[in-house]
Parts: sequence; structure tokens; C-alpha cells
Amino acid sequence: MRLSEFELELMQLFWEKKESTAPSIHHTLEQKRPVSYSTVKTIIDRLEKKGALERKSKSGRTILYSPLIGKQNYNKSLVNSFIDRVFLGNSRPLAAHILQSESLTAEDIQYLEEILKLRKQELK
Amino acid sequence: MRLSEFELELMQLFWEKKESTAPSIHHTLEQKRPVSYSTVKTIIDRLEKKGALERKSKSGRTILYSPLIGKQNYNKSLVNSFIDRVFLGNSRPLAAHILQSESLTAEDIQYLEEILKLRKQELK
DNA sequence: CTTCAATATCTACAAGTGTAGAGATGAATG
DNA sequence: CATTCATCTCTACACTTGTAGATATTGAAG
Repeated sequence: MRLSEFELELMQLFWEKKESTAPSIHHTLEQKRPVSYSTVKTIIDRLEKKGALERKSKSGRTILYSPLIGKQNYNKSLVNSFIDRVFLGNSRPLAAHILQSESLTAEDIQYLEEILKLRKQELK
Repeated sequence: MRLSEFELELMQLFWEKKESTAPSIHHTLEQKRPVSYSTVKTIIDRLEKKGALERKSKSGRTILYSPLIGKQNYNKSLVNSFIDRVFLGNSRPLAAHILQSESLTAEDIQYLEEILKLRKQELK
């Protein structure tokens, strides 16, 4: 399944909240930038049509939606296609780039080292 | 500058070849999948309009194009916005994901460990 | 019940994207 | 020179995306 930028932005919110309504999502998003309710609802409708969201229930007229696709899963395929598109399928330059990234803390680095250690073990 | 998927695909070829012509790019791309010359040339025109390519010279009627934007630079900003969009600005999960990726060789792992070692040094 | 405010549904539109045909044009060839 | 073939330029179109107004509907409040 293919999500647009905006669609993904909304899915992030749904994943975070587990389930939510259009008015609530609209409210949250409005904190960040001006956007009309209609716009948000349109995107939600499209997400539903694509099978990324489903209607769970109603309270009053208000529809409660919940994600049909998993964040983990989706991210995984996104990362893979990103590596394909941008780094021609070669993970290493991306890995190198990120490991140099400023935003990693000492803890992050520690943690990532652990992962590498384990991988080395596996390879032997 | 914002490149579409197809535009990026062509830029990858231009970066690889340093400079090239529409017929040549078309030829290369055709190996992979059926696509008409017109299509390729349209994308090249758009890349030129966006300022990603420039006309370097002509041999006969054939225009030689070369990249105006750097692969390194462009990738960097792509990676950053990718992390923002998909991982909400948090590099660590992406790093973790990639370090687990099957496609890394023992050498890659060795190399990446070096990077982490250096980073640790810096932090002290 | 009637009214109203909130929510949903429907419709629209401009910009960007992938795709390619039609026609112009110029370089090479006989 | 006239012709042809390759290449360029121009135009087009359907689909997606971001954006939102107009209108319908209904639960809630009086």
C-alpha cells in the first residue's frame, strides 16, 4: 500500500493514539499548522478507501477509526524502498550516514554498538 | 529542491555517468523496463526546468546534460526528511533497523563498528 | 418537537506526476 | 540538393495529492 506524505502524517497520529476520530485528529493537527476540518476528513476518507483505516464504532455521529496496517510493518517496507530508490539497494552508505548523525546520543551509540556486536556473533 | 520518484531515478543515472544524453539515458533505462523515449525526455526537460540538470553542449542535435545538484547533498537532505516523516525525527529506530538488515556483509559491519568507535571517542 | 451545532458526505480544483503521441527540425547520406 | 532518420519540442491526458467549500444529517439541548 502506498501512502502520500499527508496520509502518512495522519497514520502516525492514529498509530500513536491507537484509535481516534476525525475531529480529534483535526484538533491535534491544528496545533501544528492551520488546516481545515474538511481537509483532514478527506484524507481520512482516502485512508479508509485504501484500507489503512477502518471504522470501529460510533459515538453520536462521530466515527471512531483504527489502523488496519501496522506501523512496524509499514515502516519496514518504506525503509527498504527508500534504500532502493536513494542508495540503489546498498544499505551501507545510509547506515554510515545515520551513524554520523548529530542527533545520536551517547546512549544511542552504546545501544547500536550492542546490535553490531550481536550481528558479528551471528555471522561466526 | 523536490524530485519525484522518476526524476530521482534519472538523476541516479546522471550521477553515475557524470553527464549524458537523452537517447543514452533512454537506452539504459529501457534495459530495465519498457519506457518510451518521449517519456524519458519529458522527465529530463522537467529536471532541467527545476535546475537539477544543465545543458553542457551539443554533438549534432543531441544535447549533453550534466547534473547541477550533488548526489551527496541531495541524499543528505532526503535522509533527514525521511527520518522526520517516518521516524518523527528520531534516528535511532532507523539505525537499529538498518543495522539488522540482512544485506549487510561482515565487512560492512566491521566498517560501521569503526564509525561508532570514532564517534565514541569524539564524545569523550 | 424544533432548532442548532457538530459531524459527515459530496464535489471541486489546481498542481504535480507518469506516460506518450504528433509534429518540427536538423544532420547525415546517397 | 532531396530524403530520411534521429532527436527535440510541444501538447495532452488520466491519476494522485493537498486543499477546502457547500450541503446533508443527526444527536443534543431547550
